[in-house]
Formats: sequence, C-alpha cells, structure tokens
Amino acid sequence: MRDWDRYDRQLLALLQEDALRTAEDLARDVALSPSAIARRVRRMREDGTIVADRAVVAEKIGPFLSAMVDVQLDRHALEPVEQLLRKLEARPEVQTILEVAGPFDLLVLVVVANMDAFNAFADAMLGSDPAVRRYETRFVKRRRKFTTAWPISPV
Amino acid sequence: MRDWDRYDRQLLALLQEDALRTAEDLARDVALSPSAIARRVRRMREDGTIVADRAVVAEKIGPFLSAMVDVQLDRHALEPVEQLLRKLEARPEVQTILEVAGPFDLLVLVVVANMDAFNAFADAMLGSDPAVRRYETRFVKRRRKFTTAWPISPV
DNA sequence: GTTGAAACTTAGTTTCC
DNA sequence: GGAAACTAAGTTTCAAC
Repeated sequence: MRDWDRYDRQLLALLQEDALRTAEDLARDVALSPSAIARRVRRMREDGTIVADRAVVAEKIGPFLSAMVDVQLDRHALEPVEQLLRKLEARPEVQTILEVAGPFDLLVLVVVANMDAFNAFADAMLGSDPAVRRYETRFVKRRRKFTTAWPISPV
Repeated sequence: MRDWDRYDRQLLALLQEDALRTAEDLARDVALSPSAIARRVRRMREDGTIVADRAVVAEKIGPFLSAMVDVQLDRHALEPVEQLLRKLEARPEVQTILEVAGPFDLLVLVVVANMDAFNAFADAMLGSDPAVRRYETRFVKRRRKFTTAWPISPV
C-alpha cells in the first residue's frame, strides 16, 4: 500500500468536510496546482483511500427513532456470530456495528420509523438469533454530533 | 419546510450511497430526465435537505484507536452540560455524541492515535469537567459497519 | 515519477417551450 | 418537466523538472 504525504492528508481532511469542492477551489487551501490536485484526488478515489462519497441527509426527512443496542453474544461457535453480523450489516436500519471490549460484544445503532418498527426489528434480528445471549437498548434522545470523519493530522 | 415526493426520496437514497453520481447516471434509476434530476438535487443541496457531501476515508490512513465512552452527567445545572457538549462537538477526535435514555446520559465515540492520546483526551475533556459525574470506556476492537445513511423508504 | 499549463471532454446550469 | 445552448469542471496530453 502507498502512503500519504502532507498534500494527500490535507486533501483528505478537506474532502471529509466537503466532497464536492472543485480542484480549483481546493488549490486555495493546498499549495498545488488544480491539475495536480485533481490527479491526486482521482487517484485516491480509485485506489480506495477514499472509500466512498456520501450525501448526508437531514434528519428531518424522518421521523426516525434511533436506539443503541448493546449485544452480548453466545461465543460458543464463530459461525453463528458471523451470520448475525452479516445479517445486521445488510439491514439499512443499522447504521453502526462496533465490536467492543467488555461484557457486551457489539454496539449496534438502529434507526427505525417508530417503536413498533423497533420491536419488530429487535424480535426478528436479535430476540430469535442463536448467537445472541442478551441485549440492552438505549433510545437516542438527541444526536449532537454524527460524522464519519477521521482526525487527520497534517503529518 | 417542503416535503419530498417519491423522486426526491429515491434520489436521496441513491446519493447517500454515492454523492458523485451524475444526473445522467441517476436518470437510469429514477424516472426523470437528467435536467429535472439535476434541478432537484441542486435544490436539495441548497435548502438543507442534503446537509453535506462527505468523502469517507479508509481507516487504513490511521492507525486509529476508537473508544465508546458512556458518560453520566451531573444534571444539577444545564449550562455546564451545554458547555461540555459544545467542547466535545468542537473536537475532531469526537465522531459521535448521542444523548440517550438510561443511567448514562451521553454516548461519545472518540478516535485517537493511541492509548496515550486517549488518556490525554479523557483527562482533559471528561476527568476534569464539572458536568461529568462518571464515565465508562469500551474500546472498539473492530468496525463492522459505520454509515450516516438513513433508511429512506420510497414513500 | 510528478508537476503545471493548455487542449479536450464531460457534466452542470440556464433558457426556452 | 424536458431539450438545447451555454458555462464550468474534470481529464488527457505534453514539456519541464
């Protein structure tokens, strides 16, 4: 794998904020010509440094109910766990799946339309799954920050 | 605020996946002409339906250490709590802040370079803050899914 | 091998119906 | 909303370092 010089890191930091900035505009913040910038950005999109470019949609298109579900697994066999993870990953209601250290194994952030939909989701995905020992739910009252940006230092 | 017909919702669902798709390309999935699509997308970017367009950068630019911190607040006064939240929001190491129901009030996802940086962050931001009663940390072993996409139904 | 400028191509915007 | 003319941005080429 390649590595990233200060220009690449600057570009990544800026594109994390706004992926639609033009090369000419980026040249105001990065000391390279627009064509060099365009080349680097395209290359990083091609080689997987930039995994995706996504529109962030306002929460108001909802209404949405979010819940953080702490899941404790039955770790007697690996395959049922992998199956559960693949099942959860595939669901559009699941925004986040983190494997964590501690008594709970998984943190799953679920977004649904209302409480009925949450209960249906939990029953279908967790209540009946052989890999799930138990789970606890915390409902989200408010999102104060929600970003995928990494803290990229200029090296 | 306006509302969103099935075309808008289709476009939002598609742009959540790939914000760089051209209007011509989107016309393959949405039954509108490229010019109608371009108009709708531009309007949704202008009116705040699309809050931002962000590049998703691969985790391999790290190395990163992530931790989910459950924070219990001292809810005797509101202003110290708001101050803490603003302080956390401003930090690039903080990807997520969720206010939740239950014994803990805040879930904070923190990304740092290593364990020293985490301890420095926790000491500076939480250990010394008057609004924080206590906190518990779960370190992230793996991210299986991490997206900001809402589950948008076609209406 | 990468830069920067210019020619070229593609996509977005504006105008009109 | 859709089509065409127009404008702006991305891509390719090429000379220089």
